[in-house]
Amino acid sequence: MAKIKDVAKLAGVSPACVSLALNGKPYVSAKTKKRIYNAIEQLNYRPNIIARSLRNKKTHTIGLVLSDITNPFFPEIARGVETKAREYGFNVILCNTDADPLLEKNYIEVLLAKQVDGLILTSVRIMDDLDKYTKENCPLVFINREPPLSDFDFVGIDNVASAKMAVEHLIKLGHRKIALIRGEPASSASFSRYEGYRMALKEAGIPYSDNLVKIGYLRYESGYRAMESLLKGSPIPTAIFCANDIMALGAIDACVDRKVKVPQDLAIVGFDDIWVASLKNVQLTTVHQPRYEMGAKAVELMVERIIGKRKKTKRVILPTKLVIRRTCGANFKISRGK
Amino acid sequence: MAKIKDVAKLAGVSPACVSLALNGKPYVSAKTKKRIYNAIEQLNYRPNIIARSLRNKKTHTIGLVLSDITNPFFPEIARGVETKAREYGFNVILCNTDADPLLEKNYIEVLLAKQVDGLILTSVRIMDDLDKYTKENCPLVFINREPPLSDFDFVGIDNVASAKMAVEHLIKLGHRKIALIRGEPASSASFSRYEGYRMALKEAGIPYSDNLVKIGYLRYESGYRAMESLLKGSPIPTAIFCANDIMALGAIDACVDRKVKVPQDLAIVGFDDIWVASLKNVQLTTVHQPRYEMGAKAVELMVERIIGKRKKTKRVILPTKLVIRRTCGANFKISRGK
DNA sequence: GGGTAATATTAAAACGATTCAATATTAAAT
DNA sequence: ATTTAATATTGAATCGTTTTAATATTACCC
Repeated sequence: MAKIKDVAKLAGVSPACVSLALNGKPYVSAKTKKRIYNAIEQLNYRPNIIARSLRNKKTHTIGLVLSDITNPFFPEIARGVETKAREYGFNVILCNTDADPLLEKNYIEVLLAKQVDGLILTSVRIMDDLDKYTKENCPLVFINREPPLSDFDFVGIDNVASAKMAVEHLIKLGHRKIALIRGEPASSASFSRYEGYRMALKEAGIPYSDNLVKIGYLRYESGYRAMESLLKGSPIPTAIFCANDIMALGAIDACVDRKVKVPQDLAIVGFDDIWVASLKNVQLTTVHQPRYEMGAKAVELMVERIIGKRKKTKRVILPTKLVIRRTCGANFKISRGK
Repeated sequence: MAKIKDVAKLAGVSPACVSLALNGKPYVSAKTKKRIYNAIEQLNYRPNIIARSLRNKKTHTIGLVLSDITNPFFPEIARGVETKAREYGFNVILCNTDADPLLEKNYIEVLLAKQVDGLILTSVRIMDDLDKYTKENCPLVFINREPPLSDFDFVGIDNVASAKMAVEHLIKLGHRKIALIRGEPASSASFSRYEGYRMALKEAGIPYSDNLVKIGYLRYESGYRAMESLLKGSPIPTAIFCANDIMALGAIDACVDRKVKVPQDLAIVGFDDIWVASLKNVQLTTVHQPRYEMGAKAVELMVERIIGKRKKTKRVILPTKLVIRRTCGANFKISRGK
């Protein structure tokens, strides 16, 4: 592979001059430029960005840490990150952690060693030990799950209000036995949605019951099993709020298998609004979460830090909205129980 | 940030010695090692991988180029790539191209400039101009779409046979008016599936009709529109083979909107077996394609090249299988037409 | 204890760019 | 034509590692 020295030799100038030309610095005469570009063309020269990065202490690369890209929650975030990153001239290293805190930590270390210019962590698990990254000169931005320290930038939604809105919708439809299939307590987002659920019940004067709350792992199987368990338990709910769409889909399938009709026998609300939710045969009512924008915004926060435009930490809360579909349509009437 | 020189100074040895210790080279005494590790600990030293890469001419980074990670076809491939890459100690740079050949080319150039050790291209569009990458010392591996030159490694499936299998299934069920919603002609995979379709018809003595073939762009909307058009056309098919699941889902939704019952009025077969296909309310019959394995295998081919274990190009064809579900169940009887 | 062999350590040269200060060239002004 | 100013060009240092060849130290043997 040709290097800058070869180009310089062929063009009859110094490597320094080639570098200046290449980087659009002033004071390179037009004719020299032409000779240089010719040489570059001839030699098929391509600057070695690793060398440039070493010298400039900038890699124009960022890391994106998420638990699993095959989880439909993440691709849109990744897309938002990647697209916005490209706009700013960054590449994105994708890291799947399976929500394993150890892997998360390993990846962060590797990425820092690779001198990434910034790091975006979505739904990250690590809770302690993050303070040491405060002093790195590599900005971290958290998406979705709140960072343990307030020293980090954050992009997310108002989980409490969003969950409350979903449950209030069910209440407005007349439901009083409303179950919750929630995410793990360790997750701040999951906990907030739980709070929203309780708050909505409380304000409506509906007593809270632990029997109506199941914990899942935000996966299809979790939703399916939680639903089975709810259908076997007592009281049997007339409506269910699921902490994400995937679990809601699992819950729906459990209903199908047990001949429980949705929404006639059971109303279901999900969370996320993944694309599947809008299929005609699914029509899941759910809370829309602007995932693409979350990814894009995270990059913007990160870039503000990288170029040193902002010192103070920033928390961005993006709006959500309830998307009402068949699984708990507005004209639903409670058909059983009381 | 501490560098190797600082560690060396603190440990009272030379940087060279620290490097040797760090890389597990022989001839570093136990006590020196201990001093070095202590120093590393104290200074919170983390080797600068950019510097290392420059020196070693190895970045342990690979590029993954795909059209759009939000297209459900890709996340599993990406997952396979990322997981296998991690096993081999590589990181993955994710690049979305929106199937734009210009963007593809740009990304490839950037990745090469970033000195990636290998490049995985899925469903890539560029057809010419690729020969110049033959002489790069960066191996390219193609997934899904056949590379224009046979000089590149390739992982894929037998699209002709797989499509044929799908259509034969429909024929076995008694269908004779079988439509095809295919992908763009430019794509080798799409063309092969088209060939498989024709081949199955021919062998069954069913005449081919252009009226029953629609071209789509592998997206939901394409499937929806193609279905609308088929339902308005003549003859009206009793079965449809879609070149991918997403379009099949679009087709199904078009049917729902027009009160066409699937599978009673119309049988549908998709291609890919994305997870949605197995939802109880979808139950799409489809050709399963081992996407995770495709990604993983691509990394293996790439690594064989990187370590110079193999010089000859290799083409890996992974097995597919027909997954029979509701949208054209085995006990379906043709209920109309002839 | 002297010589050899094995084991440890290090200085210095890469790797391929960028940048700063110094120098060379051209243009403008008198 | 000379001086000054503006514009072009370059040598050398630097970024933080690794590696090679040279050197230093220790261990071993008779």
